[in-house]
Amino acid sequence: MNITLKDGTVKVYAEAKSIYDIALDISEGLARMACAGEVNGKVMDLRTVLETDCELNILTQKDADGIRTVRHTCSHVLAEAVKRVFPNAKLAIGPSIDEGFYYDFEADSFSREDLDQLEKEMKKIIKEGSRLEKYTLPRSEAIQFMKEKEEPYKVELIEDLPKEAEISFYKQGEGFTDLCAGPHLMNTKGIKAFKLISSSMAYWRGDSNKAQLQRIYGTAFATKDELNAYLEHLEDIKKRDHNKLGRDMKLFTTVDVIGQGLPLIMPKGVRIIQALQRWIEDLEDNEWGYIRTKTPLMAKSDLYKISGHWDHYKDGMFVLGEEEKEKEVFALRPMTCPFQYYVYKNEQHSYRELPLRYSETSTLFRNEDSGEMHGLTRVRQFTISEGHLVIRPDQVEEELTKCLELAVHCLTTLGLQDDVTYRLSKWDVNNKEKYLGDEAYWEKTQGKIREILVEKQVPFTEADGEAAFYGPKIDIQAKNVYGKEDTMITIQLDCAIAENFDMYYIDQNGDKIRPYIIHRTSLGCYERTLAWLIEKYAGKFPTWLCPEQVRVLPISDKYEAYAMEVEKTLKANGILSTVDVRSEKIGYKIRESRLDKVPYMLVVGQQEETDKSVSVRSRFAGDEGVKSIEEFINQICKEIRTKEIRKEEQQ
RNA sequence: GCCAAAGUGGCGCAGUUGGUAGCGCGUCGCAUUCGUAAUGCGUAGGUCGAGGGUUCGAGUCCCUUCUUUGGCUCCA
Repeated sequence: MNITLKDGTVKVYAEAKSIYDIALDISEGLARMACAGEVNGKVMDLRTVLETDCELNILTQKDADGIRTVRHTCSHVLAEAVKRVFPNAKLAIGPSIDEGFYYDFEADSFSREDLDQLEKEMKKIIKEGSRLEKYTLPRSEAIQFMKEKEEPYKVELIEDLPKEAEISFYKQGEGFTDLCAGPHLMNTKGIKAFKLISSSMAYWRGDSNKAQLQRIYGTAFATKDELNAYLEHLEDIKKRDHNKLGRDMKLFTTVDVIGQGLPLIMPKGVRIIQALQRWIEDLEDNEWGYIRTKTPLMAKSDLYKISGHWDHYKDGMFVLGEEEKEKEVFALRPMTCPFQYYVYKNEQHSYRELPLRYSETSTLFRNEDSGEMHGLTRVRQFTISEGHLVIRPDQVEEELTKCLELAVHCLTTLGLQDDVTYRLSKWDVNNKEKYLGDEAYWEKTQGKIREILVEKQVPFTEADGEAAFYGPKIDIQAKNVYGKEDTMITIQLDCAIAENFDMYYIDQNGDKIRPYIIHRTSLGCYERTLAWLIEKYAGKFPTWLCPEQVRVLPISDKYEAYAMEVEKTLKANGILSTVDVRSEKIGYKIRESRLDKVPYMLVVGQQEETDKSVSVRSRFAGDEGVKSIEEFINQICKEIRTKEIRKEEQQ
């Protein structure tokens, strides 16, 4: 057998030599780092690719697909350890994931002590150096095998595989065999550095009606150094976590008796949201042709019955009163659509008036399940830059494009443009009853959105079952520091609700025509955006967003009067400023200002008072030298006006 | 909603087998009047998330509940 490696080396093996030995031979030169083979771009088990003559690229643990293989094998080692320590545990599934792996078991919940014990057992298994060997069984024998082993979840998995399939297994030493498609390492010794991270509950097959399993998360790396670096990284990102940092910086807080998902935005947080809101409202109204509405925060249930929310979304609404008891039942609004529709319906509209772009800084209420709330990113009351565009069918493309452009403009201004991904969120053809409208409607609207994304050359993914119940969406997704993804901005195309409200305009011929509606936001909801900004900038916001833009620091009490004078001038120019009048040393005041992440410190003493100047120290450049008050004000006002994002000083 | 873990002065933590709460930073006061990341000394501040129970006695044990965290499931 001839194996050609990517570097051109040809290895010739006698037929008698086992696949396992060939693999070991090849990988020996790579310090036992080999974990999988890549043939024609396809990642395969080394043992599979070695069965024929081929040109082979050996993947090592330094390769993304290579380390995935290590993690996958590590999940099998975990499963073996669990079976050794807790023989009654039943195996479910154990794949590799982005930064590690998990394995689900039917078992009692695992404590940290259990995980530590399992880690020890895993180390033993790795040290034993079990070979992983692959073999296949016909379907019926595979089922029989797992029945004998009393692994009901495995039986179910096999039963769901195609009838004609050969079922592959990996045997790991003498004690453990698992249903698996691979690929895997040749030997457990290939695992050099791993760690069990946490455990939690997970539903079998992700279905909350099915059995509750215990999931163990872990990770593995090529070297101990890489693993330690990753674990340190996990500690580091906690420092950016908006839920921690935002509270520490007194941007928001929560109070037990007020309730879950109802954060209190503190004065400093309000300054940031206020800056965002003023910017967005002016931007939309003055530059993008929006008109502003202000509509009620609640309505009678009748409204939501027309919109379809009562049928499709009632569990998510805060309903005031019981239908059986009261004459009128109200509900807090979970969205603004129907309210703005009635603004439109207040008068008859000509085709010449469209598009009409309504926008509202809109507070919404959604009764999220108790386990869903998180910091500022998933709350029960939030405020969104929400808008609805009433447009003619021939305006769909242009207006959708503009909505997308506005969103990109907002993201770019905030410096978040490279931190988002775009998604075309479609309906789920297998769950049609969850949606309004028929297949033709969905195909048409989804197609229009796809065209625009392609036209604008925006890289995007498509996702089934992520649409709103009334129409498909462009969702602009962002990830938090832990990698969890949420929607930041959404642009939705709809005419299903418009139908329900009998929206129309009058065309050239005097006919009533159904308009399209675009539901959209320009920068999403303020709470969530604040959360992303906190994490993006680790609390060091661009100056225009800072709740405290300048802190004046007198060297001693003697210069307090001059410091107050400087502050007064700054405030007169609309700059958010304070004076630190405490009888502390200048070094101490500077340290505190830095910890509070104030962008500009103005140190004033004898010299500055004499020539009406300030000594500028910034977060961005350290000592910026002595400047006249006027010069500094010009500089910072320009920075605020242009919403400049200055590069932070390296520390 | 589900499975777990956690909750002690503003923040970070300690609190041994149940015996009546400590420490550091911060706050406040006094002294210091200082030139670019921490001046010194002193003071106050907690019914240990809430409610109930066991006990002579509960921060410690039990039950209920609220909130927070990590996941799962949801997410217009």
